[in-house]
Amino acid sequence: MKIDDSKNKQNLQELLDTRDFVQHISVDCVIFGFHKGIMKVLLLKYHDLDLCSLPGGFVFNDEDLHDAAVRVLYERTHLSNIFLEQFQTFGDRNRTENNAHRVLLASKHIEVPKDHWTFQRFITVGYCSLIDFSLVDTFPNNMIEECKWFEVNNLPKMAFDHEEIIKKGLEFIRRNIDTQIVASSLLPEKFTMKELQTVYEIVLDEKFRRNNFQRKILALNSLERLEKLFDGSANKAPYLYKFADKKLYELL
Amino acid sequence: MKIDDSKNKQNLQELLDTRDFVQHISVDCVIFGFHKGIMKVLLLKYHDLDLCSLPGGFVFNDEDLHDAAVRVLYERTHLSNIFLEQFQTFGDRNRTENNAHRVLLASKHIEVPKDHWTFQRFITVGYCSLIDFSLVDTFPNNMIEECKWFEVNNLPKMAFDHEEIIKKGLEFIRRNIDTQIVASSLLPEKFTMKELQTVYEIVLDEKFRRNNFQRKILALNSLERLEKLFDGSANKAPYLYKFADKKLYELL
DNA sequence: GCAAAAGTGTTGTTTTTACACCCATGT
DNA sequence: ACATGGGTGTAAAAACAACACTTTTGC
Repeated sequence: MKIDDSKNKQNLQELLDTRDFVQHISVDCVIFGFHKGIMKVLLLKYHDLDLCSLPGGFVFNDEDLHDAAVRVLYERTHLSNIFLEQFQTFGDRNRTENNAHRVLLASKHIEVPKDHWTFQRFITVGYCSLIDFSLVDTFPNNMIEECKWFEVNNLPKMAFDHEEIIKKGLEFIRRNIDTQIVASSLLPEKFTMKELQTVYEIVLDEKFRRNNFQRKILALNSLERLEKLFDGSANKAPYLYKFADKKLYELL
Repeated sequence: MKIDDSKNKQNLQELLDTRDFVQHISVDCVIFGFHKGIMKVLLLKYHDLDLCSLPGGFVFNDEDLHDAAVRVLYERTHLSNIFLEQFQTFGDRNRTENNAHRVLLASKHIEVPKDHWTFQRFITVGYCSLIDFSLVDTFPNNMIEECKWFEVNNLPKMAFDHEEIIKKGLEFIRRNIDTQIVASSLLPEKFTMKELQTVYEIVLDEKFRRNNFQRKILALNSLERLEKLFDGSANKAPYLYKFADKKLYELL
């Protein structure tokens, strides 16, 4: 989880000259968030180019793969302390055929040899996470791309095989929703049962009954009931909860 | 699933000279089988070296990652038509520190420059499978290594981080036992319920009740009941079954 | 008191588990 | 006939789903 700002390459030209990456390997982060009941995913949109991609990057020679995912996410989005989980590796030989980099560089009139390493074949390792949408509103300014939320059900045109990667990432999140939500930065420290239920409903795209949901969740035995939340509304105040053993999850 | 024998590099020296691999990437196959109620895993034991490794190898530049796993498994073990499933990618920067190749080459007096590509850092993609132990008894002859079954609970000294990879592979198999067994070449075309139960019991290391197991499995609705099996024993003949939609699973 | 939203209880159904019984087969 | 192992049935228990009722809160 170490973030080293000195390694944060903001400048594309500088990045392209860097040779101390593990060749042919990349990482891509699929970050899901919510807004008004809609599930969204964080993408980079290239300026002047009708093409989006996942926030991804390369692995330094002396860096663990997982650390690279954490760093890359930080560099592109300024998100830190995100629980990232590896879900799948994508290695079809043609997966980078729709090469956004080449198009992008041409449009920026940046001269790069045709056999430059960034145009080589890449095998990418997919990481994903769920985060609290509202905590993130400022993204790094960048001459090349902007970072924005897009609806999962209405994706823009994607570079490479990134649409497939998002699909697989969503499937992974749905399969692992219990662990994922506990370990994610999705909910505040203290939250109500209704908030938790809403998250489940949006992620799984499925409605639950209030009381049965509560029973099921409490049966997992990972929630601790706290004080009531008085928000001034004219109704019974709901209890607040927190994840009892969140520390355990965060270790992995 | 295409096996190209012309690419089958038997000779280590020849292999080392080959440069048309994707650099820094490898695949490793964790193949599980059974014998007398014990779960085993297929390993390569280097001659004259007290060190084992998973059957693994590299990816050709023009080859899909998954195809590489299939090919590599064939080259090292002569197993074909194996249902391989990707489960995890291992990329810690120190994972190849216990470098068997270097030790091996030195012991064989093969001269290789210290900065040879095989000594570089590798990120490996793990694939695993369950197979019918008894179908495999002849493995390729090789001057460098031999292919043998080892008990999962009593592993020999392993090269690199291969012990960790086996552990994660076993966890994956246990989580995905239903799909895995249906798609694997573990059982013959036709099998009895008891045979299937034995497989589950060994993989999950857990006993089940005969009748309840049958109910649970039949509820999955993926078995087709066939004729009875008369094996000459003095008891009621059990039905044979086959996987009804095995074709579907084999597609993925 | 009333509406709104949360907590809790209750009942019926489905699924899981444990036990029992019956059936087919070769000797 | 009988021992052996397989198929099937059933009752108890647990888990789940649907519905109803009660409680708390601010106006």
